[in-house]
Amino acid sequence: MGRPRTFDIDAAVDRAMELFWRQGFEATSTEDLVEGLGIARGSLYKAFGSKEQLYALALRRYCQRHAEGLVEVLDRAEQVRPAIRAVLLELVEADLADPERGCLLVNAATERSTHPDTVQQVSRTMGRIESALAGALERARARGEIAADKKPRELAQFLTTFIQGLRVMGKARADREFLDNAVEVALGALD
Amino acid sequence: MGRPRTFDIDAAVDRAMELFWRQGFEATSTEDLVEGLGIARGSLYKAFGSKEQLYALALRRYCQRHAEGLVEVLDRAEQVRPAIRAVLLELVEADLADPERGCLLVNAATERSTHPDTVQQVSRTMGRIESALAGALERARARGEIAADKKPRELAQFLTTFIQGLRVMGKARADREFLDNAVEVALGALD
DNA sequence: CGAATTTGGAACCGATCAGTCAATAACTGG
DNA sequence: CCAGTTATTGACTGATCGGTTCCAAATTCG
Repeated sequence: MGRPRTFDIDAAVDRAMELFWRQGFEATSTEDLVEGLGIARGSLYKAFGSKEQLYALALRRYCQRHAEGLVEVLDRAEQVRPAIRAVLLELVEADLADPERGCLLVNAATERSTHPDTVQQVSRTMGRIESALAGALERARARGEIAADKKPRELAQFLTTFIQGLRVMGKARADREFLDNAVEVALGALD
Repeated sequence: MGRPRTFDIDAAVDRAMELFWRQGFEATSTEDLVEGLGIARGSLYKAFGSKEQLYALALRRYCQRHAEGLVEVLDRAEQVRPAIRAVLLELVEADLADPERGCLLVNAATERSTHPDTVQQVSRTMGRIESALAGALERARARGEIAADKKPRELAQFLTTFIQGLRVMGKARADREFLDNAVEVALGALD
């Protein structure tokens, strides 16, 4: 009962994600959100409660989408090493194509390191990335794709860390050669 | 001639650096600066012009201090590999001791990726870090400390990237074990 | 001395901030 | 058709934003 919602709430969260991603939390005003989401100020607050809560929704969506994406790619791959290389090079491409945007997860970790909710969401997602990589590397080791004396979990922790570094260097406008070189050396650590 | 300045301008920049470091540019208000620097609003604007300009000064100081520090440590070291390990583990300690602060360079890169001046400063500093590492690794190779077929510049680009990742994971509240593992795997990439 | 210059402090500026609210519109069940 | 419920809208709020201006006091140099 009651008047039905006239805008797509999922699409609105997606647009909010895009805005926060590109501009950060502080630099995105509620006016930006009103304009970007295409809904009135009052509706925004009725639907999402506050800027903080909308940010939390947008961040959660980003984390789910990207962690899921990684798991999928790694699970689908018949060979793990090339799959990981492909993932890293894809990140390089994303950074080169749109260096201002970077990674919302990294942006959240740095801009909002004093906000427990954001930190927890970021931390949990890093854990998921680590697990996805560790799982894939475990399978790779079982199949002899990487050396038996390597510890998948440690390699995964290294890769998780390296990935965040890639995103930062992308924002610092490192060029393709720099990023590609870094990726190749990093992959060498798996041997 | 005229009344001499009664506050230490270098100390003021240091305090501004600390504030921007901990809170970021947007989240640090001019009121925070007035209070933190211990000088009046008018004096602040007379001495520094604007919040942006003060931020630029603070960032430049951070970059000089830390890039210099790295060059010094690497130059002083008789063995390069242990020196690099020491540098990385020191960063881990810093992250664990004060995870909210992180690295001003990383914070600047992510928060202010749309501001050309900041991006340029960050980019230049990344270049200095890369050069310092590449120089040290070149010497290490000449002395047989690392394999002759390794390319110092590529290793340096990898390490520069990895370092930024470490700082992000520190902000994401990764624990000592995680960070130490990542460092050890990264060092393995030098072999 | 007198001109020059910087100080702290407070008053003040227009702009923008995040968030609220009352009136209105659109829908459902009776 | 009507009562009840919910969504939409845009004007509105008080607070805060970065920055300016004015002042009397303090200090230096010529």
